[in-house]
Amino acid sequence: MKTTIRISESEAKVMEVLWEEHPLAAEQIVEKLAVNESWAVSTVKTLLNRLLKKGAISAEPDGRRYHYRPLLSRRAYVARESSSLLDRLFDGKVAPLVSHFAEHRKLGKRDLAELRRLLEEMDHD
Amino acid sequence: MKTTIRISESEAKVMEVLWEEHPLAAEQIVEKLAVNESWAVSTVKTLLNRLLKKGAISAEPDGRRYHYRPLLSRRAYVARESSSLLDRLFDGKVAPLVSHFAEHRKLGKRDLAELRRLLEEMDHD
DNA sequence: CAGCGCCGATTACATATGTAGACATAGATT
DNA sequence: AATCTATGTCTACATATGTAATCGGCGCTG
Repeated sequence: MKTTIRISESEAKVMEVLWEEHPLAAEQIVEKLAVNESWAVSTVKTLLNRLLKKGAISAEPDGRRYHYRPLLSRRAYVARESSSLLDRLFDGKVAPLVSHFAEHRKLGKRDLAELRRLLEEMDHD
Repeated sequence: MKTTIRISESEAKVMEVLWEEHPLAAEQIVEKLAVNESWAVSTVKTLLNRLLKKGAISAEPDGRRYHYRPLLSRRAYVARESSSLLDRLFDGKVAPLVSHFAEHRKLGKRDLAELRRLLEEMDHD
């Protein structure tokens, strides 16, 4: 069945740090997170433990501390989240989603160019 | 400031029903939801009350019951959720998101055609 | 009029989440 | 060795969420 690991928003922020670089000791993680969040050290520790319990990361002992590294890949996570959104809000269809962005937060020229390139690329099938 | 109403997953399912048709009495909502969920009547009532408290829907009395209708539009909700995902996972850029779906074979011929149409349409600026 | 049933309102309760302090213990310091 | 200190562990606690039972009152029914 679906052992879909559930990552909360705060936990995801910790994951982002680990995805960017790993392995990392708790201290490094706290430091990196400090740039955006104002979390107490213990808060980060708690999140790390919860992620451990969920099997989203691993911790290898290194003396008195641990080296954490992601077990759940960003790719997998992004895929899950994206598909979920697509299914829940756009009936699983990509075009409506893009259309939506087109109407709202205007697609930039860069986006348009990139999309064209993507489409062309895909023509080679 | 941002009084960003937070809608939980279960609550969102109730909202979907109301977005599809409204106003509706609790009974109708329960019935419609029954197609997909196996929720007790009281569960739906609870969700309705929470949505009310959050200001996501309104309830107008009609005799002994209420007629519920959405206050938060689907458009707004979808916009919020989509932007959130885009920002959190794709650095706010649409192309990478589409690219992602492309890689995961989420793009059907229909999507491709539709995307082409969209791009062309946008060329007229 | 006494009861029954239909509704919304109230209460319940486990788990999840955000956030963090207190505690214990192995090294470092004097 | 007695402390100080850094680190992980345990405990805490409010709010959110999933899910639902129960209570209380109004109108129907016999």
